[in-house]
Amino acid sequence: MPRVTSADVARESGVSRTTVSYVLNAKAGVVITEATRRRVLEAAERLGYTPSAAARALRSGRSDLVLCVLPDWTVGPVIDTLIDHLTTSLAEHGLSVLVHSGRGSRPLAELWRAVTPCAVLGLSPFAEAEARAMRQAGILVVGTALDEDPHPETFAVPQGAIGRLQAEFLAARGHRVLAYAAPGDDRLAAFADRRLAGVRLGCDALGMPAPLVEPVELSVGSASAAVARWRAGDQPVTAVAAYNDEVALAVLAGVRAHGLRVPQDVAVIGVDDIPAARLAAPALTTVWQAIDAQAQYLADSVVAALAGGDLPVRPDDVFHVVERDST
Amino acid sequence: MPRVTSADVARESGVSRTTVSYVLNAKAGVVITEATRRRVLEAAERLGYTPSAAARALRSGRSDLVLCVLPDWTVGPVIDTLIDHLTTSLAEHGLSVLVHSGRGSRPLAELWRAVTPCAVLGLSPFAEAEARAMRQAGILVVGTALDEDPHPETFAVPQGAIGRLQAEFLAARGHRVLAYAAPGDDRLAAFADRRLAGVRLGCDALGMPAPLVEPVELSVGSASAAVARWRAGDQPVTAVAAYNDEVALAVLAGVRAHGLRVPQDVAVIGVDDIPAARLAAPALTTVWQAIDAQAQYLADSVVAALAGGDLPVRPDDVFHVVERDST
DNA sequence: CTGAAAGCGCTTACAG
DNA sequence: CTGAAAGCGCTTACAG
Repeated sequence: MPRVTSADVARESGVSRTTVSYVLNAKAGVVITEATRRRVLEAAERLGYTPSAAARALRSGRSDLVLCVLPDWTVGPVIDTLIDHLTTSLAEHGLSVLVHSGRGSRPLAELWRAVTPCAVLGLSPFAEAEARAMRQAGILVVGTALDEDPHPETFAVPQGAIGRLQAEFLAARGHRVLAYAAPGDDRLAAFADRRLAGVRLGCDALGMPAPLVEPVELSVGSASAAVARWRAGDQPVTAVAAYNDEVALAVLAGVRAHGLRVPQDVAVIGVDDIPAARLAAPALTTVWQAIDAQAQYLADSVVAALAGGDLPVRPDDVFHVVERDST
Repeated sequence: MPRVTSADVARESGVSRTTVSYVLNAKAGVVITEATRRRVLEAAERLGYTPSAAARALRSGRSDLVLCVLPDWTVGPVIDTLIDHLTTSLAEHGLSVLVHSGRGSRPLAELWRAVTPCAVLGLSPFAEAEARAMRQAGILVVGTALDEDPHPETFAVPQGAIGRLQAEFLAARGHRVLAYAAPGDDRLAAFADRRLAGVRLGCDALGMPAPLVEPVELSVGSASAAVARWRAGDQPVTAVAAYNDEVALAVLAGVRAHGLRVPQDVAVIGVDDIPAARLAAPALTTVWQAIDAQAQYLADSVVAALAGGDLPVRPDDVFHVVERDST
């Protein structure tokens, strides 16, 4: 079954390929007789014509692919959901999302040079040189900043705000001595550090001592050791802000291992609201993110930047504490 | 910064584009002077030449993209890991994995017609007509069968074997009355039904009554209701095989809500070994899958089929019970 | 309003 | 061993 080309559509509808292209791309400024238009559209439909992305990309030097580069650690359900939303939103604009998890594969430059996407979204920050090279090649680069960023072409999730929200919530429950459970995986440091900075800021603003930080692996042993250190001083920690829900689940297990009660002895709050959070014993209090709003904003930003239009308004109020039994 | 083309490399190294192509693609049967070869390679390196995927695809009618179509439900960490491995393995063969989550976006045909991938991997089954159309267009279609399948171009994860393993493991612990906790989400039915069939088969082979099946949503309420029904009869259920770890976590919460003890009153086994499994109270026994071996097999299959070579040997022993405290 | 022609960058018969 | 030329399917000045 050879491919159906615009030449086939032209022949079928008795016009030139030029006209086919004009009709199918709804080319602005060109007036086409309604009868011709319809004939072309019908022929295309009948033949099942789909323009070749390769030819289009070759011609324009740009494809309608949006390359979404994932960080090299496992991303988890929040990012999965984000990408789902993104795919749907961008599909409405004829853009296809190509997700690439970088893990140990070819250098990024090879990928974007080969694929010539119209835009590249980084879900973890790009090296400055890399970003520059892509911009020079005419690719829209949307990096992810970890916090507010002046650069408009940046998708910023204010990680600091998450930590601050955790600290404020715990303080409002009467806690004065907080701990921060950092992830054991160093690759998460960039995110974890920002969230921690938010917790610190919150404590500071409320006149509380700085949080005691311990890395917590996703194992009972690691969490238990961290809990021991938190409880050792003469000002024992009474509440833990965890990097995310999985770390929080580990802390819960660590607290349990010491025979302490949650939330009476130690309160715990996570981030993400994964399904396991509400099923934990006790059910985990956590920070929920409005992923759909963030995905929509990101999609709108890409479309706007590509079209040279106005950037959308950044959504606020995207975080929200879901209070359950661990606080 | 205009794109570096093979013409630039040809000029730089003082040969024709033909020669550049021969050298860079290590074209078999063509003998090139070592000196020429080196000159071309160095020029390409110096100029930072990357062949245009678009031009190549247009020329050959096929790109080096492997389209991986995800099902329309959130995939979870196991599939994430699978794709990670797959991306890495296929990158070694110059293939880039493009992941597409279908959710509500454009029809699949539009995507593969536009992108002209060399292969399409379906992580949930394709409609037969869709698969046929892709094959006719010369695309390698690797569907996912839910169980053993005679068709060689199929990635079969024997879901039934998972269920059977769960049943056998519980029986070996002395349980005679089993329940199956099915997922609440209907979109998972295709998988869940196969796993359930495996549990049934296991029970049957061991002379045990058929498992009592209840759907369990990821909420304490839903799980609690299921547990109530399981414990109601005069032959109360003493062990639950869950569709996956999240469902198992819900069952744990449901059992807890009834004041019953795990594993003394009710034992629970999941599937996947997500991080939350080992952090649960009690730590969850689960079926672990050798994702890396399966990914490698899938990657090898694709490469072999593309090259027309021999298909690799299907790995066995890819499942494995991780025993913890819930059984 | 519509068509003939060029050219995007590549590979590959086909000649030397 | 190497080069000139064609053609993949598209879009877009440029002519009518």
